[in-house]
Amino acid sequence: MDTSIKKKRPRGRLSREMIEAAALKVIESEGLAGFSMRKLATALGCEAMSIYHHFPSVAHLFEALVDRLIGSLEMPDTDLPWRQRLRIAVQDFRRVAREHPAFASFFVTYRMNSPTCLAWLNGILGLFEAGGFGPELGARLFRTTGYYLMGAILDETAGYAKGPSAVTTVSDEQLAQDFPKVAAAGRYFGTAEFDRTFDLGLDMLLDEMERARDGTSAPNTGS
Amino acid sequence: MDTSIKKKRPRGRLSREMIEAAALKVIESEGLAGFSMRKLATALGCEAMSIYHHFPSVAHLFEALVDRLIGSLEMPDTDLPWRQRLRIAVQDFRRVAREHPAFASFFVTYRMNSPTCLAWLNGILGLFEAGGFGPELGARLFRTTGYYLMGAILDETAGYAKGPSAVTTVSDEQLAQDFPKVAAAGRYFGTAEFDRTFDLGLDMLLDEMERARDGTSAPNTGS
DNA sequence: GCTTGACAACTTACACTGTAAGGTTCATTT
DNA sequence: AAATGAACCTTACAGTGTAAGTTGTCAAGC
Repeated sequence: MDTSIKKKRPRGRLSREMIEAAALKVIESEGLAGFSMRKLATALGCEAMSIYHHFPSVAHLFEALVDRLIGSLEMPDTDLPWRQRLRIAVQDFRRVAREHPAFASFFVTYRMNSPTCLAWLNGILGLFEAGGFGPELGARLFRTTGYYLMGAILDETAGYAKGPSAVTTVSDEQLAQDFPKVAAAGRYFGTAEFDRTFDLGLDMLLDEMERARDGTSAPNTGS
Repeated sequence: MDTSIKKKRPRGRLSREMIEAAALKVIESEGLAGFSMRKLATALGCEAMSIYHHFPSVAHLFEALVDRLIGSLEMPDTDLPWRQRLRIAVQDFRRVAREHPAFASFFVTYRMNSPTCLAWLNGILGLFEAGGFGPELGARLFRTTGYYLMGAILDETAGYAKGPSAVTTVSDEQLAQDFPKVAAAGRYFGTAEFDRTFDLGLDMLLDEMERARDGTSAPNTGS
C-alpha cells in the first residue's frame, strides 16, 4: 500500500490568467523551442494534462498569449499629428514584442485572426486611412511598414546580435581576415545600436510616405 | 529462420548532395514543422540513422541547406549602377527564399556564420560601401534593408495570404461588419499583389538612400 | 449530515520526435 | 585471402503533444 503522504492541492487553483502568465515566463526562461506543456505544468505545480482543461492545445494557448499582448496595446491619441501616431503605434508593437524576446519570433509570424487582433489591425489601418493615401496605397504602405517592423523585431530578438545559430563557426581572426566588411560592420549591429538603426529605417519610410502624401514626388519604380 | 528476401541496396548510394536535395523536397511537402529525419529517410529509401553518417545532426543538415541556397547567389555585375546592383541582390535573395517557401522561415531567421554565407554578406556590405555612405550609415542601411527584406519574405511565405494560423477564426461576414478596414485592405494582400507591394517599399528605401547619398536631405529623426 | 453531480485535476497510454550506442555488411586495399 | 574501415541498420531512450479514462473535491439540494 502507498504510505507516502501526497500533498493535496486545492482544486480550481488554475486559471487561464495564471497559465498564460506562467507560459510567458517558461518561454522566456526555456526558449520557444524549449517550451513544453510538461515544463509549464512543473512551473505551475500541476500535471501537464490539467492545463488542457483550460486550453485545448498548445496552439490555443499560444494564440491566447498573442491576444494578451496585442490586447495590451492601445491606439495613439487621435489629437496627435498623423506621423506621430503611426510612429507611436509602431514603437508600441515593437516594445511589446521586445519585452518577450523569446516569444517574439512566434508573435511576429502569427497570422492574427482573433477579434482582439483584428480590432488592433483595423485601428492601424485606420491610421493609414487618416494619412489620406486612399485604399490601395494605404494598404500597401501598411504592408511595407509591417514588413519592416516584423523583420526588425525578428532580428533584434533572434538575430545576429545573439551570436551565430550556425553549428560551424568562424573564428574572429578568420572573420577579420577573410570577411573584413562583416567584421567592421559588426560594430553597428550590437544591442546598443538597435534603437538608432530602427529609427533610421522607420524615418526613411515615414519621410517617403509624407512625400507621397504631399505629392512632392512619387517613388521611382522598377529601376 | 528468416526466409524473406531482403533487397540489398548498394553502399555509397547516399551523399550529402542527395540528402540535401531530398531534405528540401520533404520540407516543402511536409512543411518545416512536419519535417523529420525519419520522413527524410523514407524519402531517401534508407533508415534514419544512415543520414547521421553524412550529417551529425538536423542542425548541421539545415545549415548545409542554407549554405546551398546562399551559395547559389552571385553578386550583381559591377558595371551596373549602384542602385540597380542593390536592387538585383535583394531580389535574388527574395527569389531564392520564395522558391522554398516552407524553408523560408528558417532561412531568413538563420544567423549566418559559415564561410559561404559570410562571403555573401561581405559582398552585400561591399555594395553599401560602393554606395558611398561611409561605414556607419552603410552598416545601418544594410541592417534596415535586411529588416525589410526578411519581413517581406516571411510575410510572403508564411503570412496573411496563407490564411489564418489562429485556431479561433472570424467569419467573413463578421470581418466585413466589425473590421471593415481589414476586410477592405485584404484585397491588396493576396499573392498577386506581392511583387508590387514589395517593390513599392524597396523603392521607398532606395529613394531615401539616394537622397541621403546626394545630400538632398537627411532623414528626419525622432519626430 | 448525507447524497449527488459537475467540474478540476490526475493517470495512463500512444504515436511521434532526435539521436546515442553498438552491430552488420561490403568495397577496397594489402 | 585477410583485414580494414566506411556506410548503413537495429535497438533503445528520453522527450514531445495529447486522447481517453479515473479520481478527488467542492457546492447545492435533500
